[in-house]
Parts: sequence; structure tokens; C-alpha cells
Amino acid sequence: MQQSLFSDQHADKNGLAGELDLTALNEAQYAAVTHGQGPVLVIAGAGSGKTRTLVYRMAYLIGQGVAPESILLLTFTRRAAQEMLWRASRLTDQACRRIIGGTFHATSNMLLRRHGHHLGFGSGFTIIDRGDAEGIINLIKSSLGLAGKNKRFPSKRIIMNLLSGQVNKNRSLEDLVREDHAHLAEFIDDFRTIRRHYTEFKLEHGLMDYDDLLVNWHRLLTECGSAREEICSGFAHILVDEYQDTNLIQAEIVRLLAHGHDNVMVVGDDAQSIYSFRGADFHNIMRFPGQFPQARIIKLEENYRSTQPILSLTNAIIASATEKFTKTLFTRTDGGTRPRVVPARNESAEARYVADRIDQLHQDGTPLAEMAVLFRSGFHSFKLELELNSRGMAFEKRGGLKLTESAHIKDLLSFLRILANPWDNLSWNRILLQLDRVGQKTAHKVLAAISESDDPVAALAAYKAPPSWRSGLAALNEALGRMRQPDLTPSQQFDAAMAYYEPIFEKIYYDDHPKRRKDLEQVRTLIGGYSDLQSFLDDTALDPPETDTATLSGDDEEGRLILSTIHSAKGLEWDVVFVIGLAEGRFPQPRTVPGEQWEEERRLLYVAATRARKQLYLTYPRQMMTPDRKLHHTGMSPFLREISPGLYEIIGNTPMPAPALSPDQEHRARPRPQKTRSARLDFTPGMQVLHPLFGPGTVKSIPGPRRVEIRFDRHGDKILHLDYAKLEIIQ
DNA sequence: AGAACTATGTTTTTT
DNA sequence: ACATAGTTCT
Repeated sequence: MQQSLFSDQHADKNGLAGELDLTALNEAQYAAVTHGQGPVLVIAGAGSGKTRTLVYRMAYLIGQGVAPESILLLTFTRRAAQEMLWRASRLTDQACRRIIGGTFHATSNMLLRRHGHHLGFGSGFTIIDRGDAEGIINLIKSSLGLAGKNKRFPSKRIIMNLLSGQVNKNRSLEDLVREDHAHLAEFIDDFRTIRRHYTEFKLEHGLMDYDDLLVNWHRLLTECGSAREEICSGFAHILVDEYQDTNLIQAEIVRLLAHGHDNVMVVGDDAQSIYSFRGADFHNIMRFPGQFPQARIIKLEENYRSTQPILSLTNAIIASATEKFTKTLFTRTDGGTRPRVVPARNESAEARYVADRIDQLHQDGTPLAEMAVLFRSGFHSFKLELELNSRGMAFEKRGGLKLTESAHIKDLLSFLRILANPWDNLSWNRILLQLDRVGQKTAHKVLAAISESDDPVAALAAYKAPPSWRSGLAALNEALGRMRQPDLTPSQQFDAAMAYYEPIFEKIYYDDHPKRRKDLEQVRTLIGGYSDLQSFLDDTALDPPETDTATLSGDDEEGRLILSTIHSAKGLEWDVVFVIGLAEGRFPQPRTVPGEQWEEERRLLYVAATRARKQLYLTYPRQMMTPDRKLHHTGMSPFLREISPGLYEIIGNTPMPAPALSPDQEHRARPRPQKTRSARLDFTPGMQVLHPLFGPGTVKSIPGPRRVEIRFDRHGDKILHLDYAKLEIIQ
């Protein structure tokens, strides 16, 4: 009997860490991991081990002799990418250094650097982030005289949505205006003008935003045969996690990358689709067999993460969804406590309750790293952060601002970006505004004077400034001169920029510069790993590093409590999970309209609740501050109200009367009774069977349709799916 | 008069 | 963090 597939010589050659124990997999996972050639679609529920399956497949392929660097591991959210690569590195030891993978954009960046000459941009393009794009829009708005209309002009967010029309949304400008913002119709011409200017601006300055990157990739792979050949031949296997988070163009790129061999395995869960606002479309999962007619479909339906009471509740959350999903989850984990719903008097009481519970659980032995607090929006945790700080409890907040999005980092990076691209108007604007007596208008004037020059830095040195800020400009010019000395490493350039920026920095952020200084030091460390400034800038634009608020101390071994937006918690799991702010008017978001948006909010709650292994707390304040600073009462989130109260326990001195449920809701919320089918494919308890991997065993029970539970002599109890199991009946 | 500075109010989620 | 409105400076 083959215990491990890695006891052969391939394992040592490729540096697999220890043995890969395939017997730990269930039947469907095993089928996915050991699948030979061709496309595979794995539809997997929450907690079904989908990332593990994907990573095992990678290790399995390496064990079969596939070169690690010819496997492409992709996913579409940063946190999930981190988790995936971490798991991969545990399995493959030194081979992991040769694995190519991460977020789609980070991988793009790597491929661009390797094959960039095909894109026709030469080396002179800069990748810009969302903040840059918004900055450009603002510049355009003011130069067109549209800024004055701000009072009635739509927010920058709406403009961004409209501008990204092509790639992220399948709707036209007119559709968007008609559907979502009918009152903005009169601005449609302005939108068009802004969009045209934005496109021109990017072309003129050699800038690419995220969407351009995708479009260019797609163009490259469809229009340039030799480039496609060169890129695709490098990857023998493509493994994609969180496939439901792809948008149309990304799904198409995945198909094109597999050109010639179709060795693609995608893993996704349509019930966990929470990124439609950036163009992701979970119907891509359903379209996959159309793209790859040979595709084999495998479902992972057993949940290994959560206890039954948690699973019953999460199943009830998703059961109310209008669109029916492709699978039902079950678990064999017994025991566990019912999820707790906690109404608190107000936000402070909610924060106190959560902090108290965490403190208690910690004292009882749950490590802080095994607990997490999740919420809909970044600012929902403010009260809790205050509470935790006042108690001296350390935590790590995820989601919200990235390191490179904070003002002081942007300030400093501006200098470096000028060095890489002296025509970067956005960065110039930022630098000029730091000078005393220079505001938006003056900066604009200076920019107009220097940006047409062959050497903007020299042009700035020659610029005749009025006496009020002449000395400030002189200092800037001197600093730029120092930074431009030849043969400086990126670190030395950073230090030169810092020497000039430091006094300004301390003045601007007089109240909290010690805290911000740590971020700057972090960038300093980061830049030390680069010998080429442009690579550093591209990497940070595409894949901004996380703010690390950690103060490295002795108890770092134990880890820290995580506070996270639900979006940033995707793909992770903890023993104890608190979901806070589950009040009406907070979850779903206040302006959510019924329909697709409403359903996405529901899936978001589903994602949050399915992060929990053992304990789940759902809390909400019964009193909240309205925008006009008045208190008003709120009830629990409509998503919670739909759930049968029998599935949870209410905590608190003033329990709410259980809301009456319609018989229909009552029925849907209850765990589904298992259907028993008469045709059981000849398996009955007590029967002796033989399995190619697990060896001999005895049929224990028939837990569901097309499933058998078998007690194996060597590997214990397992539930097998008859669609995949190659069982031999002995007697 | 025009530009810079200051106080104030509002914030979805993110590759 | 940013936009805007109101106030102060040149």
C-alpha cells in the first residue's frame, strides 16, 4: 500500500518538507489533488479545506517531478494569498522559493518584469494605485473648472466607479447613471470629459492603473502569439484559489495562460462572493465548464472547520438567499456551543462586553492569536480600539488604510518617484504643497512651468519664486540635488529624502510623529531589499505592505488579537470569532438597495460567521449615534432576524423578546433533515471493503446520499463519496 | 482680490 | 484622510 507519494527520489530532489500525508484527505479532496491532466473545477464550501487541497496538489505535482517554478499559484485577495503561500512553504521547504504565486497583480508585476518588452511600454511606464488615480481626477476636475460644482457634483467614489466602467462593470456610463444615480444625469457630459482627460493623462505620462494592467495583459495574450507562447510555455500547471473573486477579464486571462495544455485547477465558493463591487462575478464558476469543455467538476461539501451549532447558523444565514447555491455543507464534528447573540445597550457597552470576554477567554487559556473581531467597515471598531488600548491589550488591525496610503508615506515616496520619473506631476504636487506659503494654485503654476521641460528638476532650480517661499524652494532644490547624485542605492536615496523631509514631517504631524516615524522606518527596511528603485515603486503600488503596528515584545510568540474587516478576513479562521455591529442600519450598509447588493451583504455575513471554529459571538448595539449627533434605537440586523432563535443563545440582562417568525422562515431556518434514499449502491453496514489508498475497512453507516462511512483498519473513520471512491467489496 | 490657512464634518468593502 | 466652508494673510 502506498503511504506517501513522496518517498521516492523526486521528493529529495525538490526539497519537499517531510512526507505529504494524503490519507488525511477525504475522497473528493484526494480526487482533486491527484487529478492527472486537464481542467478541474472544484466547488467548495466554507471550511472544506479548499486551500489545503490546492496546496496539496501543488506538492503532489512537485512529487511527480513537475518543476516548482512551472507551477503558477494564484489568488485574488492579499490575505488569502499570504495564507496560501504560507501553507505552500510549509509543504515544500526550500522548493517554495521557486514557486511562483501570490495575488494576481503581484504575479502580473513579476511577469511584466520578465516579459515586459512585449507590452510596448518599454520600461517607461509607472503603475499607479487608487489614490493616485483619485488625485489625477481631482487635478482634472480643478483644471476644468468643475471643482466649483462640488456641492452638487458626485463624490469621487462615484466618479471612480464610472471611470472604471469598462473593466469592472458590465454596464455603460448611461446604465450606471440610470440605475444608481439618476439624479446625476445632468453631469453625464462632465463624466465623459473627465474620463477622456483621465485616459489622455495616463497615456501622456506613461501611467497604468490596475484596470489598464488587466486590459494590456489580455491584449498581449490574445494579439501577440509569440508572447503568449513565451509566457504560457513557462507554466505547466495553473492553480487558482478563490475563483469566485475573478472578474470577466481575469477569468479570460486564466484561460489564456493555460493555452496549449489546459492544466488549470480553480477552486471557488459561489456563496462567498463578496467582491462584486470591484467587478468580480461568481457566475465565472458556472462559466468555467463552458471555457473548458473537458472540465471535471468536484464538490467539497464536508466542513472541517466549525462545530455543528455554528454550521447550523451559517447554513441558516445562506439558506435565506434568493439565489440558490450549489451545495449544502455538513460536518461530523460533534459538540460545541450554540452561537451567542449579544444585544448591548450602546456601542461602548458592546466594546466593553467584547473586551471582557476576550480577557476572560485569554485567562482561561485561549491564545490571543486564536481570537478575532470582525466588522463591516473600518471605523466600526473605533470604540473597541479605544477600550482595548485603555486596558493595555495588544491587537492588530487589518483592513482600512494600507501603509502606502497614509499621508506621511506618500509624502516620502513622492521624492523617490520623482527620481524614477521626473514628469510625475502628482508627486511634484505633493512635494510643492509641503512648502510654506505654497497652496494648490501656486503649485499648479509651478507645475505648468516645469513639467514641459526636458529636466523638470533643473527647471525647478531655475524657477523664480517670490520672497515668501524662496528659501523653502532653495532647500528643496538642494535636497533634490543630493538625491540625484549618481550611483546612489535606493537606501541612500531614501536617506537623502528623509534628511530633507524630517523637519517638515515633524511640523505637519506634531501631535503623532513618533507613531508615524515607525512606518517610515518600516519603509526604510523594505527598500533595503531592492537594488533598483523602479522595482520597489512598482511593487509597492501593486501590493502595498501592511502597516505593522506590532511592537516586537517578548509575548510575540503567542501572537496578537486580530481586528479585521470581513473582507480582509476572507480565507482565514480562528477558534473564537466576534462579529460586532450587527445592528439594523449598520449591517447591511445603510444605503444597500434590495437585490444583488442586499444578497452580497448577506454573503458577507456568511463569510464572517464561517470563520469561527469553536465559538461565535454576534453582537450589536441597541443605541447608536445618528449623523446629527442624536441617539436613536436600533434592532438587530435583518439578517439575524430571519434566523430561527432556536439556533442561537441570547446573552444579556435584558433579553429581547424573540421576534415572531413566519412558518416559512421557521421551516427554512431549521437544519435540513437528511434525505434517505433507498438505492444505496449495494453498500450496507458491516460490509468489508478495500480502498486503494486507505486499505481494508468496514462499512459503518450510510450518512447521506451517495456517501458511505467506513471504519478503516489503519486510518480510522472516513466518509467517502461514491462518485469518487474506488471501493472494492470484499464480502 | 486671490491665495493660504484653519476648523469642521463625513467615512463601505479593495486587487 | 479628505473636502468644504469660513477666516486670515499678502
